[in-house]
Amino acid sequence: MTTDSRATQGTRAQVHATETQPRRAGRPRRRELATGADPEDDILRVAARLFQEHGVTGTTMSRLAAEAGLGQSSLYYYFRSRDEVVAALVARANVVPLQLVRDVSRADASEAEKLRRFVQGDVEALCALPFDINEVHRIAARDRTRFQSYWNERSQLARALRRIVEKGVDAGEFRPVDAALTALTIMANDEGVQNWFRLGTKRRPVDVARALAEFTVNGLLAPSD
Amino acid sequence: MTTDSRATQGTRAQVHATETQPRRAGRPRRRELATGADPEDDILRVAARLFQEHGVTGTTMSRLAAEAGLGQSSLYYYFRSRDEVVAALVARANVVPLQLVRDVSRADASEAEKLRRFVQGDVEALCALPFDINEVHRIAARDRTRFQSYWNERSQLARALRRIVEKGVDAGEFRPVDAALTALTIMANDEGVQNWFRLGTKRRPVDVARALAEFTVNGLLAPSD
DNA sequence: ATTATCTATAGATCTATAGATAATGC
DNA sequence: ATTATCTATAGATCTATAGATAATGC
Repeated sequence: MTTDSRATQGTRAQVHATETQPRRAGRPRRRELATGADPEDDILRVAARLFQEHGVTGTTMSRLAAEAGLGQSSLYYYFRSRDEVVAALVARANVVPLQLVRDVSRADASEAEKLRRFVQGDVEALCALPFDINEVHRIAARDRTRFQSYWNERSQLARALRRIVEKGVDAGEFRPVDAALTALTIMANDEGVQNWFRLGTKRRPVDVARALAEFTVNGLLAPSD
Repeated sequence: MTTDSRATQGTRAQVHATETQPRRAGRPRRRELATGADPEDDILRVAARLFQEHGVTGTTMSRLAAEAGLGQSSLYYYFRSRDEVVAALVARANVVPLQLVRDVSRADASEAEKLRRFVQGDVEALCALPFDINEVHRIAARDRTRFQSYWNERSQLARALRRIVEKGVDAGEFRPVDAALTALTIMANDEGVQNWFRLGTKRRPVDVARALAEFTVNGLLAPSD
Protein backbone atom coordinates (compact mmCIF):
# COMPACT_ATOMS: atom_id res chain seq x y z
CA MET A 1 0.00 0.00 0.00
CA THR A 2 1.85 3.05 -1.20
CA THR A 3 -0.55 5.86 -0.36
CA ASP A 4 -3.41 6.22 2.04
CA SER A 5 -6.29 4.66 0.15
CA ARG A 6 -10.06 4.41 0.59
CA ALA A 7 -10.00 0.98 2.16
CA THR A 8 -7.76 2.23 4.96
CA GLN A 9 -9.70 5.41 5.65
CA GLY A 10 -12.87 5.39 7.68
CA THR A 11 -14.09 8.49 5.90
CA ARG A 12 -16.28 8.73 2.88
CA ALA A 13 -16.48 11.05 -0.07
CA GLN A 14 -20.29 11.02 0.12
CA VAL A 15 -20.77 12.16 -3.42
CA HIS A 16 -24.49 12.17 -4.00
CA ALA A 17 -26.05 11.75 -7.38
CA THR A 18 -27.81 14.79 -8.69
CA GLU A 19 -29.80 14.53 -11.87
CA THR A 20 -26.82 15.42 -14.03
CA GLN A 21 -24.07 13.46 -12.32
CA PRO A 22 -20.94 15.61 -11.91
CA ARG A 23 -18.03 13.35 -12.80
CA ARG A 24 -16.24 12.11 -9.71
CA ALA A 25 -12.51 12.58 -9.30
CA GLY A 26 -10.22 9.77 -10.35
CA ARG A 27 -9.36 7.98 -13.49
CA PRO A 28 -12.51 6.95 -15.40
CA ARG A 29 -13.55 3.31 -15.59
CA ARG A 30 -13.04 1.52 -18.84
CA ARG A 31 -16.67 0.46 -18.79
CA GLU A 32 -19.10 2.49 -16.76
CA LEU A 33 -21.75 0.12 -15.35
CA ALA A 34 -22.53 1.41 -11.89
CA THR A 35 -26.11 2.54 -11.49
CA GLY A 36 -25.98 3.99 -7.99
CA ALA A 37 -23.93 6.93 -6.85
CA ASP A 38 -21.98 5.00 -4.23
CA PRO A 39 -19.63 2.33 -5.59
CA GLU A 40 -19.50 0.68 -2.19
CA ASP A 41 -23.25 0.08 -2.30
CA ASP A 42 -22.97 -1.28 -5.82
CA ILE A 43 -20.30 -3.72 -4.73
CA LEU A 44 -22.30 -4.93 -1.74
CA ARG A 45 -25.43 -5.41 -3.79
CA VAL A 46 -23.56 -7.48 -6.33
CA ALA A 47 -21.70 -9.36 -3.59
CA ALA A 48 -24.95 -10.32 -1.89
CA ARG A 49 -26.25 -11.85 -5.10
CA LEU A 50 -23.03 -13.69 -5.91
CA PHE A 51 -22.58 -15.03 -2.37
CA GLN A 52 -26.15 -16.27 -2.56
CA GLU A 53 -25.59 -18.01 -5.89
CA HIS A 54 -22.12 -19.42 -5.42
CA GLY A 55 -21.38 -19.17 -1.73
CA VAL A 56 -18.81 -16.85 -0.24
CA THR A 57 -15.71 -18.86 -1.05
CA GLY A 58 -17.16 -19.65 -4.46
CA THR A 59 -17.17 -15.97 -5.33
CA THR A 60 -13.86 -14.60 -6.54
CA MET A 61 -12.80 -11.01 -6.14
CA SER A 62 -12.30 -11.01 -9.88
CA ARG A 63 -15.89 -11.90 -10.61
CA LEU A 64 -17.27 -9.55 -7.98
CA ALA A 65 -15.22 -6.70 -9.43
CA ALA A 66 -16.28 -7.48 -12.98
CA GLU A 67 -19.98 -7.56 -12.15
CA ALA A 68 -19.65 -4.32 -10.23
CA GLY A 69 -18.00 -2.74 -13.28
CA LEU A 70 -14.47 -2.59 -11.91
CA GLY A 71 -11.15 -4.17 -12.74
CA GLN A 72 -10.20 -6.90 -10.29
CA SER A 73 -7.57 -4.93 -8.46
CA SER A 74 -9.69 -1.78 -8.26
CA LEU A 75 -11.96 -3.61 -5.86
CA TYR A 76 -9.18 -3.51 -3.30
CA TYR A 77 -9.51 0.25 -3.21
CA TYR A 78 -12.82 -0.26 -1.38
CA PHE A 79 -12.30 -3.53 0.47
CA ARG A 80 -8.97 -4.96 1.60
CA SER A 81 -10.19 -8.52 1.30
CA ARG A 82 -13.25 -10.63 0.68
CA ASP A 83 -13.70 -10.98 4.42
CA GLU A 84 -14.25 -7.25 4.66
CA VAL A 85 -17.00 -7.47 2.08
CA VAL A 86 -18.61 -10.24 4.08
CA ALA A 87 -18.38 -8.26 7.30
CA ALA A 88 -20.04 -5.25 5.69
CA LEU A 89 -22.97 -7.42 4.57
CA VAL A 90 -23.32 -9.19 7.90
CA ALA A 91 -23.56 -5.81 9.62
CA ARG A 92 -26.72 -5.03 7.67
CA ALA A 93 -28.67 -8.26 8.16
CA ASN A 94 -30.31 -7.57 11.54
CA VAL A 95 -31.13 -3.90 11.05
CA VAL A 96 -34.70 -4.21 9.77
CA PRO A 97 -35.92 -7.01 12.09
CA LEU A 98 -34.55 -5.17 15.14
CA GLN A 99 -36.26 -1.94 14.22
CA LEU A 100 -39.44 -3.87 13.52
CA VAL A 101 -39.55 -5.60 16.88
CA ARG A 102 -39.01 -2.27 18.64
CA ASP A 103 -41.85 -0.69 16.70
CA VAL A 104 -44.37 -3.44 17.34
CA SER A 105 -43.39 -3.72 21.01
CA ARG A 106 -44.36 -0.10 21.49
CA ALA A 107 -47.62 -0.44 19.56
CA ASP A 108 -50.97 -0.15 21.28
CA ALA A 109 -52.28 -3.63 20.54
CA SER A 110 -52.76 -7.08 22.06
CA GLU A 111 -49.67 -9.27 22.31
CA ALA A 112 -51.18 -11.58 19.72
CA GLU A 113 -51.56 -8.67 17.33
CA LYS A 114 -47.99 -7.48 18.03
CA LEU A 115 -46.69 -10.93 17.27
CA ARG A 116 -48.73 -11.19 14.11
CA ARG A 117 -47.33 -7.90 12.87
CA PHE A 118 -43.79 -8.88 13.70
CA VAL A 119 -43.89 -12.22 11.90
CA GLN A 120 -45.60 -10.69 8.88
CA GLY A 121 -43.03 -7.89 8.62
CA ASP A 122 -40.05 -10.06 9.46
CA VAL A 123 -40.79 -12.65 6.79
CA GLU A 124 -41.36 -9.95 4.19
CA ALA A 125 -38.13 -8.20 5.15
CA LEU A 126 -36.12 -11.43 5.10
CA CYS A 127 -37.54 -12.40 1.71
CA ALA A 128 -36.56 -8.97 0.38
CA LEU A 129 -32.91 -9.27 1.45
CA PRO A 130 -30.65 -10.01 -1.48
CA PHE A 131 -29.16 -13.00 0.36
CA ASP A 132 -30.25 -15.93 2.53
CA ILE A 133 -30.07 -14.97 6.21
CA ASN A 134 -29.05 -18.56 6.97
CA GLU A 135 -25.91 -18.08 4.91
CA VAL A 136 -25.10 -15.06 7.07
CA HIS A 137 -25.60 -17.20 10.18
CA ARG A 138 -23.20 -19.76 8.91
CA ILE A 139 -20.55 -17.16 8.19
CA ALA A 140 -21.03 -15.38 11.48
CA ALA A 141 -20.93 -18.73 13.31
CA ARG A 142 -17.44 -19.41 12.02
CA ASP A 143 -15.98 -16.54 14.02
CA ARG A 144 -18.10 -15.55 17.01
CA THR A 145 -15.58 -13.02 18.28
CA ARG A 146 -15.27 -11.17 15.05
CA PHE A 147 -19.02 -11.05 14.49
CA GLN A 148 -19.90 -10.44 18.12
CA SER A 149 -22.13 -7.46 17.40
CA TYR A 150 -24.11 -9.63 15.01
CA TRP A 151 -24.79 -12.14 17.76
CA ASN A 152 -25.60 -9.39 20.23
CA GLU A 153 -28.23 -8.06 17.87
CA ARG A 154 -29.68 -11.53 17.50
CA SER A 155 -29.91 -11.83 21.27
CA GLN A 156 -31.68 -8.47 21.51
CA LEU A 157 -34.17 -9.64 18.93
CA ALA A 158 -34.80 -12.90 20.80
CA ARG A 159 -35.22 -11.05 24.11
CA ALA A 160 -37.72 -8.59 22.67
CA LEU A 161 -39.75 -11.45 21.23
CA ARG A 162 -39.59 -13.36 24.46
CA ARG A 163 -41.04 -10.37 26.29
CA ILE A 164 -44.00 -10.24 23.95
CA VAL A 165 -44.66 -13.94 24.45
CA GLU A 166 -44.30 -13.64 28.23
CA LYS A 167 -46.73 -10.76 28.40
CA GLY A 168 -49.18 -12.70 26.26
CA VAL A 169 -48.93 -15.71 28.54
CA ASP A 170 -49.36 -13.56 31.65
CA ALA A 171 -52.38 -11.86 30.13
CA GLY A 172 -53.94 -15.24 29.41
CA GLU A 173 -53.88 -14.61 25.66
CA PHE A 174 -51.38 -17.38 25.01
CA ARG A 175 -50.96 -20.91 26.25
CA PRO A 176 -48.40 -21.30 29.07
CA VAL A 177 -45.39 -22.01 26.82
CA ASP A 178 -41.65 -21.75 27.41
CA ALA A 179 -41.28 -18.12 26.29
CA ALA A 180 -37.56 -18.24 25.50
CA LEU A 181 -37.82 -21.41 23.44
CA THR A 182 -40.88 -20.05 21.68
CA ALA A 183 -39.08 -16.82 20.77
CA LEU A 184 -36.25 -18.77 19.17
CA THR A 185 -38.70 -21.05 17.39
CA ILE A 186 -40.50 -18.05 15.94
CA MET A 187 -37.25 -16.62 14.60
CA ALA A 188 -36.29 -20.01 13.19
CA ASN A 189 -39.66 -20.37 11.49
CA ASP A 190 -39.38 -16.94 9.87
CA GLU A 191 -35.95 -17.79 8.55
CA GLY A 192 -36.98 -21.25 7.43
CA VAL A 193 -39.88 -19.87 5.42
CA GLN A 194 -37.61 -17.21 3.97
CA ASN A 195 -35.22 -19.92 2.85
CA TRP A 196 -37.97 -21.92 1.24
CA PHE A 197 -39.32 -18.80 -0.48
CA ARG A 198 -35.88 -18.17 -1.92
CA LEU A 199 -35.86 -21.59 -3.57
CA GLY A 200 -38.43 -20.29 -5.99
CA THR A 201 -42.19 -20.33 -5.66
CA LYS A 202 -45.10 -18.66 -7.35
CA ARG A 203 -46.41 -17.43 -4.02
CA ARG A 204 -45.95 -13.77 -3.19
CA PRO A 205 -43.87 -12.88 -0.12
CA VAL A 206 -46.82 -11.07 1.40
CA ASP A 207 -48.99 -14.21 1.24
CA VAL A 208 -46.25 -16.45 2.58
CA ALA A 209 -45.68 -13.97 5.39
CA ARG A 210 -49.37 -13.73 6.23
CA ALA A 211 -49.77 -17.50 6.31
CA LEU A 212 -46.88 -17.95 8.72
CA ALA A 213 -48.05 -15.03 10.88
CA GLU A 214 -51.49 -16.61 11.28
CA PHE A 215 -49.98 -20.00 11.84
CA THR A 216 -47.65 -18.67 14.52
CA VAL A 217 -50.28 -16.76 16.45
CA ASN A 218 -52.75 -19.63 16.26
CA GLY A 219 -50.10 -21.97 17.60
CA LEU A 220 -49.90 -19.85 20.75
CA LEU A 221 -53.46 -18.77 21.45
CA ALA A 222 -55.06 -20.17 24.56
CA PRO A 223 -57.86 -22.64 23.67
CA SER A 224 -60.68 -20.73 25.32
CA ASP A 225 -61.80 -17.89 23.08
CA MET B 1 -7.05 -41.89 -16.53
CA THR B 2 -4.79 -44.77 -17.47
CA THR B 3 -6.70 -47.78 -16.15
CA ASP B 4 -10.28 -48.42 -15.21
CA SER B 5 -10.50 -47.00 -11.70
CA ARG B 6 -13.00 -47.02 -8.87
CA ALA B 7 -14.45 -43.63 -9.70
CA THR B 8 -15.41 -44.79 -13.19
CA GLN B 9 -16.92 -48.11 -12.11
CA GLY B 10 -20.37 -48.32 -10.65
CA THR B 11 -19.46 -51.47 -8.73
CA ARG B 12 -18.18 -51.73 -5.21
CA ALA B 13 -15.75 -53.99 -3.48
CA GLN B 14 -18.08 -54.21 -0.45
CA VAL B 15 -15.37 -55.34 1.92
CA HIS B 16 -17.01 -55.54 5.29
CA ALA B 17 -15.13 -55.14 8.51
CA THR B 18 -14.86 -58.26 10.58
CA GLU B 19 -13.36 -58.06 14.06
CA THR B 20 -9.85 -58.61 12.78
CA GLN B 21 -9.83 -56.54 9.61
CA PRO B 22 -8.28 -58.51 6.73
CA ARG B 23 -6.03 -56.05 4.93
CA ARG B 24 -7.60 -54.80 1.74
CA ALA B 25 -5.77 -55.05 -1.54
CA GLY B 26 -3.80 -52.06 -2.70
CA ARG B 27 -0.83 -50.11 -1.56
CA PRO B 28 -1.11 -49.26 2.14
CA ARG B 29 -1.76 -45.71 3.25
CA ARG B 30 1.08 -43.79 4.77
CA ARG B 31 -1.10 -42.95 7.76
CA GLU B 32 -4.02 -45.22 8.49
CA LEU B 33 -6.83 -43.06 9.94
CA ALA B 34 -10.03 -44.51 8.56
CA THR B 35 -12.34 -45.85 11.20
CA GLY B 36 -15.02 -47.43 9.05
CA ALA B 37 -14.61 -50.26 6.61
CA ASP B 38 -15.77 -48.27 3.60
CA PRO B 39 -13.46 -45.42 2.56
CA GLU B 40 -16.28 -43.84 0.57
CA ASP B 41 -18.38 -43.50 3.72
CA ASP B 42 -15.42 -42.01 5.56
CA ILE B 43 -14.94 -39.44 2.85
CA LEU B 44 -18.60 -38.46 2.81
CA ARG B 45 -18.74 -38.13 6.57
CA VAL B 46 -15.72 -35.84 6.56
CA ALA B 47 -17.02 -33.93 3.54
CA ALA B 48 -20.32 -33.24 5.27
CA ARG B 49 -18.53 -31.72 8.21
CA LEU B 50 -16.14 -29.63 6.11
CA PHE B 51 -18.87 -28.38 3.77
CA GLN B 52 -20.84 -27.37 6.84
CA GLU B 53 -17.90 -25.50 8.35
CA HIS B 54 -16.39 -23.86 5.29
CA GLY B 55 -18.97 -24.17 2.56
CA VAL B 56 -18.57 -26.38 -0.50
CA THR B 57 -16.27 -24.14 -2.47
CA GLY B 58 -14.34 -23.34 0.69
CA THR B 59 -13.42 -27.00 1.05
CA THR B 60 -10.45 -28.11 -1.03
CA MET B 61 -9.94 -31.63 -2.24
CA SER B 62 -6.60 -31.47 -0.51
CA ARG B 63 -8.10 -30.82 2.89
CA LEU B 64 -10.90 -33.32 2.41
CA ALA B 65 -8.38 -35.98 1.46
CA ALA B 66 -6.11 -35.17 4.40
CA GLU B 67 -8.90 -35.37 6.94
CA ALA B 68 -10.10 -38.65 5.46
CA GLY B 69 -6.56 -40.01 5.79
CA LEU B 70 -5.67 -39.98 2.10
CA GLY B 71 -3.20 -38.19 -0.09
CA GLN B 72 -4.83 -35.44 -2.16
CA SER B 73 -4.70 -37.29 -5.43
CA SER B 74 -5.89 -40.57 -3.91
CA LEU B 75 -9.26 -38.96 -3.37
CA TYR B 76 -9.77 -38.95 -7.12
CA TYR B 77 -9.80 -42.72 -7.03
CA TYR B 78 -13.21 -42.49 -5.33
CA PHE B 79 -14.64 -39.25 -6.70
CA ARG B 80 -13.75 -37.65 -10.03
CA SER B 81 -14.40 -34.17 -8.69
CA ARG B 82 -15.77 -32.25 -5.76
CA ASP B 83 -19.10 -32.05 -7.54
CA GLU B 84 -19.38 -35.82 -7.36
CA VAL B 85 -18.85 -35.70 -3.62
CA VAL B 86 -21.58 -33.10 -3.35
CA ALA B 87 -23.96 -35.16 -5.47
CA ALA B 88 -23.40 -38.22 -3.27
CA LEU B 89 -24.30 -36.23 -0.16
CA VAL B 90 -27.33 -34.59 -1.73
CA ALA B 91 -28.66 -38.02 -2.65
CA ARG B 92 -28.84 -38.95 1.04
CA ALA B 93 -30.56 -35.86 2.46
CA ASN B 94 -34.20 -36.77 1.83
CA VAL B 95 -34.05 -40.46 2.67
CA VAL B 96 -35.10 -40.32 6.32
CA PRO B 97 -37.86 -37.68 6.06
CA LEU B 98 -39.43 -39.51 3.12
CA GLN B 99 -39.49 -42.83 4.94
CA LEU B 100 -40.88 -41.07 8.00
CA VAL B 101 -43.78 -39.46 6.19
CA ARG B 102 -44.69 -42.80 4.64
CA ASP B 103 -44.66 -44.50 8.02
CA VAL B 104 -46.79 -41.92 9.80
CA SER B 105 -49.22 -41.70 6.88
CA ARG B 106 -49.98 -45.39 7.26
CA ALA B 107 -50.29 -45.18 11.05
CA ASP B 108 -53.64 -45.75 12.77
CA ALA B 109 -53.98 -42.32 14.37
CA SER B 110 -55.71 -38.97 13.99
CA GLU B 111 -54.27 -36.58 11.41
CA ALA B 112 -53.15 -34.29 14.22
CA GLU B 113 -51.26 -37.14 15.83
CA LYS B 114 -49.69 -38.14 12.48
CA LEU B 115 -48.53 -34.58 11.96
CA ARG B 116 -47.15 -34.34 15.47
CA ARG B 117 -45.15 -37.52 14.95
CA PHE B 118 -43.82 -36.35 11.62
CA VAL B 119 -42.61 -32.97 12.85
CA GLN B 120 -41.05 -34.50 15.93
CA GLY B 121 -39.19 -37.14 13.91
CA ASP B 122 -38.29 -34.81 11.06
CA VAL B 123 -36.68 -32.20 13.29
CA GLU B 124 -34.74 -34.85 15.18
CA ALA B 125 -33.54 -36.41 11.93
CA LEU B 126 -32.54 -33.06 10.41
CA CYS B 127 -30.65 -32.09 13.56
CA ALA B 128 -28.81 -35.40 13.43
CA LEU B 129 -27.60 -34.91 9.85
CA PRO B 130 -23.93 -33.94 9.70
CA PHE B 131 -24.78 -30.92 7.55
CA ASP B 132 -27.34 -28.14 7.28
CA ILE B 133 -30.17 -29.18 4.97
CA ASN B 134 -30.42 -25.57 3.80
CA GLU B 135 -26.91 -25.79 2.42
CA VAL B 136 -28.03 -28.81 0.42
CA HIS B 137 -30.97 -26.82 -0.91
CA ARG B 138 -28.72 -24.05 -2.05
CA ILE B 139 -26.46 -26.45 -3.87
CA ALA B 140 -29.31 -28.36 -5.44
CA ALA B 141 -30.94 -25.09 -6.48
CA ARG B 142 -27.92 -24.14 -8.58
CA ASP B 143 -28.55 -26.97 -10.99
CA ARG B 144 -32.14 -28.19 -11.04
CA THR B 145 -31.57 -30.59 -13.91
CA ARG B 146 -28.66 -32.32 -12.33
CA PHE B 147 -30.36 -32.65 -8.96
CA GLN B 148 -33.78 -33.43 -10.36
CA SER B 149 -34.28 -36.53 -8.23
CA TYR B 150 -33.60 -34.42 -5.16
CA TRP B 151 -36.40 -32.05 -6.11
CA ASN B 152 -38.70 -34.92 -6.97
CA GLU B 153 -38.21 -36.34 -3.50
CA ARG B 154 -38.95 -32.95 -1.99
CA SER B 155 -42.17 -32.78 -3.98
CA GLN B 156 -43.19 -36.23 -2.79
CA LEU B 157 -42.60 -35.14 0.78
CA ALA B 158 -44.67 -31.99 0.29
CA ARG B 159 -47.50 -33.98 -1.32
CA ALA B 160 -47.62 -36.54 1.47
CA LEU B 161 -47.78 -33.77 4.05
CA ARG B 162 -50.45 -31.96 2.08
CA ARG B 163 -52.58 -35.08 2.11
CA ILE B 164 -52.38 -35.32 5.89
CA VAL B 165 -53.39 -31.68 6.23
CA GLU B 166 -56.24 -32.08 3.74
CA LYS B 167 -57.62 -35.11 5.54
CA GLY B 168 -57.39 -33.25 8.83
CA VAL B 169 -59.29 -30.32 7.39
CA ASP B 170 -61.94 -32.59 5.87
CA ALA B 171 -62.37 -34.42 9.17
CA GLY B 172 -62.85 -31.10 10.96
CA GLU B 173 -59.74 -31.63 13.06
CA PHE B 174 -57.92 -28.69 11.49
CA ARG B 175 -58.90 -25.15 10.54
CA PRO B 176 -59.76 -24.71 6.83
CA VAL B 177 -56.23 -23.74 5.72
CA ASP B 178 -54.53 -23.80 2.31
CA ALA B 179 -53.21 -27.36 2.56
CA ALA B 180 -50.42 -27.00 -0.01
CA LEU B 181 -49.07 -23.79 1.50
CA THR B 182 -49.32 -25.28 4.97
CA ALA B 183 -47.35 -28.36 3.94
CA LEU B 184 -44.53 -26.19 2.61
CA THR B 185 -44.63 -24.02 5.71
CA ILE B 186 -44.29 -27.07 7.93
CA MET B 187 -41.25 -28.27 6.01
CA ALA B 188 -39.75 -24.78 6.15
CA ASN B 189 -40.33 -24.57 9.90
CA ASP B 190 -38.64 -27.92 10.51
CA GLU B 191 -35.65 -26.83 8.50
CA GLY B 192 -35.54 -23.41 10.10
CA VAL B 193 -35.50 -24.89 13.58
CA GLN B 194 -32.83 -27.37 12.49
CA ASN B 195 -30.69 -24.47 11.27
CA TRP B 196 -31.10 -22.61 14.50
CA PHE B 197 -30.29 -25.75 16.51
CA ARG B 198 -27.10 -26.10 14.51
CA LEU B 199 -25.93 -22.64 15.55
CA GLY B 200 -25.38 -24.03 19.01
CA THR B 201 -27.83 -24.24 21.88
CA LYS B 202 -28.01 -26.04 25.18
CA ARG B 203 -31.42 -27.45 24.28
CA ARG B 204 -31.61 -31.08 23.31
CA PRO B 205 -32.85 -31.95 19.80
CA VAL B 206 -35.68 -33.98 21.27
CA ASP B 207 -36.99 -30.98 23.23
CA VAL B 208 -36.63 -28.62 20.30
CA ALA B 209 -38.46 -31.13 18.13
CA ARG B 210 -41.25 -31.63 20.64
CA ALA B 211 -41.76 -27.89 21.04
CA LEU B 212 -42.10 -27.35 17.30
CA ALA B 213 -44.37 -30.38 16.92
CA GLU B 214 -46.77 -29.04 19.55
CA PHE B 215 -46.54 -25.57 18.08
CA THR B 216 -47.31 -26.85 14.59
CA VAL B 217 -50.29 -28.98 15.55
CA ASN B 218 -51.72 -26.24 17.76
CA GLY B 219 -51.43 -23.80 14.90
CA LEU B 220 -53.73 -26.00 12.84
CA LEU B 221 -56.30 -27.32 15.29
CA ALA B 222 -59.84 -26.11 14.83
CA PRO B 223 -60.92 -23.82 17.70
CA SER B 224 -63.80 -25.97 18.95
CA ASP B 225 -62.43 -28.83 21.00
C1' DA C 1 -2.79 17.44 -4.84
C1' DT C 2 -6.07 14.14 -4.46
C1' DT C 3 -8.87 10.55 -6.05
C1' DA C 4 -10.19 6.45 -8.45
C1' DT C 5 -9.07 3.81 -11.63
C1' DC C 6 -5.84 1.03 -14.65
C1' DT C 7 -1.98 -2.61 -16.05
C1' DA C 8 1.20 -5.96 -14.69
C1' DT C 9 2.73 -9.50 -11.90
C1' DA C 10 4.80 -12.42 -7.84
C1' DG C 11 3.57 -15.77 -5.15
C1' DA C 12 0.39 -18.93 -3.47
C1' DT C 13 -2.70 -21.99 -4.15
C1' DC C 14 -5.74 -25.76 -6.20
C1' DT C 15 -7.30 -29.31 -9.65
C1' DA C 16 -6.69 -33.21 -12.08
C1' DT C 17 -3.79 -36.30 -14.45
C1' DA C 18 0.34 -39.45 -15.37
C1' DG C 19 2.83 -42.88 -13.88
C1' DA C 20 5.19 -45.56 -10.05
C1' DT C 21 4.56 -48.64 -6.21
C1' DA C 22 3.14 -52.01 -2.65
C1' DA C 23 -0.22 -54.61 -1.07
C1' DT C 24 -3.74 -58.79 -1.89
C1' DG C 25 -6.03 -62.39 -5.05
C1' DC C 26 -5.72 -66.30 -7.84
C1' DA D 1 -3.65 -59.44 -12.24
C1' DT D 2 -6.01 -56.34 -9.64
C1' DT D 3 -6.50 -52.90 -6.29
C1' DA D 4 -5.54 -48.79 -3.70
C1' DT D 5 -2.44 -46.02 -2.69
C1' DC D 6 1.72 -42.96 -3.51
C1' DT D 7 4.84 -39.01 -5.73
C1' DA D 8 5.36 -35.50 -8.98
C1' DT D 9 3.73 -31.96 -11.71
C1' DA D 10 1.48 -29.03 -15.66
C1' DG D 11 -1.68 -25.85 -16.04
C1' DA D 12 -5.09 -22.96 -14.32
C1' DT D 13 -6.50 -20.10 -11.29
C1' DC D 14 -6.79 -16.42 -7.52
C1' DT D 15 -5.10 -12.88 -4.14
C1' DA D 16 -2.99 -8.86 -3.12
C1' DT D 17 0.41 -5.52 -4.05
C1' DA D 18 3.33 -2.09 -6.82
C1' DG D 19 3.29 1.43 -9.62
C1' DA D 20 1.35 4.09 -13.69
C1' DT D 21 -2.34 6.98 -15.30
C1' DA D 22 -6.29 10.10 -16.08
C1' DA D 23 -9.67 12.44 -14.16
C1' DT D 24 -11.29 16.44 -10.69
C1' DG D 25 -10.23 19.98 -6.90
C1' DC D 26 -8.02 23.98 -5.42
